[in-house]
Amino acid sequence: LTTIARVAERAGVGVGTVSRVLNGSASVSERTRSRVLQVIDELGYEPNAAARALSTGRTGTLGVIAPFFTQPSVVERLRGVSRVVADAGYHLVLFDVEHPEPFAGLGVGGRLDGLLCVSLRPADAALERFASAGVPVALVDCEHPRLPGVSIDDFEGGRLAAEHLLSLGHTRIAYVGDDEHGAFGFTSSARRRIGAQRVLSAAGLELVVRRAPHGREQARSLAAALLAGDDPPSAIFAGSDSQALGVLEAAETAGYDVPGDLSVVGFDDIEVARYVGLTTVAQPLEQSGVQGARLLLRALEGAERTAQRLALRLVVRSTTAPPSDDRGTTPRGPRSHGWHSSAPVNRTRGSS
Amino acid sequence: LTTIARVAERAGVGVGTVSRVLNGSASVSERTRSRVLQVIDELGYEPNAAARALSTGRTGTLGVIAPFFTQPSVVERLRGVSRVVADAGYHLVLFDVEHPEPFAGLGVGGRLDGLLCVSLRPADAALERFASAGVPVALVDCEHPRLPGVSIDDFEGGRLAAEHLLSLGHTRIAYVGDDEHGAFGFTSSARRRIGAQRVLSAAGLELVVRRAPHGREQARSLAAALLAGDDPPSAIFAGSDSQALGVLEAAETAGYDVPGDLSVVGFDDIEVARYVGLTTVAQPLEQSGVQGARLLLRALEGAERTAQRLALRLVVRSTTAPPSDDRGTTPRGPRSHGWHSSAPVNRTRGSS
DNA sequence: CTGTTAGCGCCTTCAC
DNA sequence: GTGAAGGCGCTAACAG
Repeated sequence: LTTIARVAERAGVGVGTVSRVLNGSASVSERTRSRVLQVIDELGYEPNAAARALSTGRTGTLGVIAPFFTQPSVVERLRGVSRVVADAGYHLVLFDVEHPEPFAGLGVGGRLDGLLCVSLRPADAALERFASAGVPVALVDCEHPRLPGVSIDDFEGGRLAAEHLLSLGHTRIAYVGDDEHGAFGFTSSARRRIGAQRVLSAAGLELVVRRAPHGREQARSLAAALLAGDDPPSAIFAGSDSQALGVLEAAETAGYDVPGDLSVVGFDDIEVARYVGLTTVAQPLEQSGVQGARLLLRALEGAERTAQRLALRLVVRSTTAPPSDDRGTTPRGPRSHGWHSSAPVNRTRGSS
Repeated sequence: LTTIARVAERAGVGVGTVSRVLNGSASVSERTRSRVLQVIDELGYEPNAAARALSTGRTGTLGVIAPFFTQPSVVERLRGVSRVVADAGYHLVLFDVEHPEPFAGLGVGGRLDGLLCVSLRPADAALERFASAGVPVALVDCEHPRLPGVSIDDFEGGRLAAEHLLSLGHTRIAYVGDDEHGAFGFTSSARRRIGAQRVLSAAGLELVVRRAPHGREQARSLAAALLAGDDPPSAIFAGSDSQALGVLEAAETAGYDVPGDLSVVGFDDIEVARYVGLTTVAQPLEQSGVQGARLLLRALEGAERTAQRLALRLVVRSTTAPPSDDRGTTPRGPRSHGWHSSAPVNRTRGSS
C-alpha cells in the first residue's frame, strides 16, 4: 500500500512537504511541488482517510440516515440534501435503515462530521452517543425539542384532505395509514389521521380507520377488506402516496371505478403521483432536504437550534370526485383493467 | 469528547482492558467487564471510527457509488446491494454522483474496505488509485476486462424491443436514447440502439435515431420534435424507462393516442413502468445489486475475477399495439389529458 | 521553504 | 486477567 512516507522517499523530500502539497499549502517551491505531484500520480497515491480524519479531527463528510428503500418520498428529499451538502464542499454518505435499531453500530464518531436524520427520530440513547462523539444532528421530517429540524404540520395535512373530500360531498370516508406503535409520541400517520378526524367530527361524521405497517402492499390489503365490507366507503384518505397506490390497486381489483365509485387522496406528492393522476396533499420534499442540510451546516458552525415548518397544499388531480349515488347496489364487476376507466386528468398541470 | 482513555480512567482500568471489552475479547473477568460496560453506557461512549480503522486497517464498511438521483433504476439495484452487504455484517455507505469527475476526491482508502460501482465505469486512473489504496472494486451494470462485475446484454435487449415492434407490423421506428460521447467504448444506450438497428437492417428497415443527455425531460423534447416532424414514427423505442416516460408525455401533449397512434417501448422495467402500463425490456434490477455485492465480497476475500450476465425479457403491457392505418392524415387534436385514452392494460399481471 | 517530531484514538503484542 | 507501550498514516507546530 502506498503511504505518504513512500511518496516522500521516492520524491526525495520529507513527509511534511508531501503533506503540504496535498493540502495546498502555499509554502512549497514550484519545483518540489511538481516533483511531488508527479510521484503521487506515478504511484496512484491517495491519502488515507482514516489517518487524516484522526489527525485533523474532521472527516469532511456528512451523513444522512434514512429509510429510503421503504419510502419513495425519501429519495426526493435526498436530492435536496445532496445538492446543499455538495455545494458546501462536504462528502455525503447515506445510511439505509433496515434493522429496528438503525442507530446501533453507526459509529459516527470519526466517520462523520454531522448527521442528518430523515423521517427517523433517533432514540435518546443514540443522541447521547452522538453528542459524546461531538457529532451534531439535524432532523428532516421529524421533530425533537432539542434538535434543529424541518417538518410539516401533519394535522393540517389531514385537515386539507378531509375538507376536500367533505366539500365534494363524501360522507363515508376511511383512513388507511400506518401502525401507530411508535414509542416516541405520535407518528406522522397518526397526526394526519387526527387532523382528518377533527374535521369530520366537526361535521358530525366518523372516520373509519384501518392501520398496518407502512407499505403499498399492506395498504392494498386494508383497502381490499374495506371495499369488500358491508358498507364500503365512498372515499379513502391514505397516509402516504405509496399507500394510496395500494388503495388504487385494491380498487382496480375490486372493480371499483376511480373516482366514479371511489375517491382516493394521498399524501406527499411523490413523482408517481403525477403519473397516475393522484389527488394528494403535497409537501415540498426536495425543499425539506435542502433546509435540513442547511440546518445541519449551521449546527456544524455552532449555531443555535432552529425549527422550521414547510407549507402544505392540496393538489387535486383525477382520483377524487363527488360520490356517485348508485352505491349500495350490487358490487359492479371489473370495468377495465386499468385504474382509471375515465382518462386521468391532471388538473394541476398547465394546458393540454 | 469521550475517549477510551477517559473510560479507562473512570472505570479504574487500563485502556487495553476497555479495548478488550469493546472487541469482545474473552480474557476479561466478568466483574471488570460489567464495570467497564457501565461506564461506557454512562458516558455514552462510542469508539472513534477513524482511530479504529487506522489501527486495524479495516473499516467494516463497503461503499457504493451510483448515479441514483438521475437514474430511478439504480434505487432498485441498491435494494439488492443493501441486503447482501448488511447480511455480511458490513456497513453500507452510498456516494451519489453529480460532478463529471465523480471518483476524484472519493478518498476511499481508510474509508472503505471495498467499492461497488453501479452504472458507472471508473476511469483507469481512478482504478489505479483504488488498487494503490488496497480497495477492491466490483461493477454493476457495466463491464471492465479486469474487474468483477454483473451486466446484461444490451444488444440482445435492443433486439427484443425491435423484434416486438416489427412483429406488430411497425415499419417506421425511432430510437430515443442517450448521448454516446462516453470516452470508454460504447454506452449501454448505444448498444441497445445497435441491437435494434441490426434487427431492422435485416428487415430492410431503418432506425431513426435521436440522442440527448439522459433524462425524462430531454427524451420528451426529442420525442416531441419527432412527432411534430414530417414523417412521424409509428413506434418509439426508448433507451430507458425514464426516457420512455418522457416519450409518453410528448405523445400526450401532441395528441397522440398510445398505443393507437404510437407504440412505445422502454428499457429496465422500473416500478413506475408497471403503474403506467409501459411495455419494456425488463432486466433484474434488484438481482443485479445482489450479485454485484456478492462479487465484491468475494473480491474482499481475494477471489479471482468473475463476470456475470443477467437475463433479459420483454414485458408486454399496454403501450404497444399494431400500427393504425390512418396516419399521414391531419394531426389529431388532444383526445384526453391522460396518457391513455384507452384504459391501460397490464398484460403481465394476473387475472382481474 | 523544508525536514523532523509529537500526537490524533485505538488495537495489539508483551510482560506482569 | 491486566497494564504498559509501539505503531497505524497523517497533520501541524517547530526548528532550521
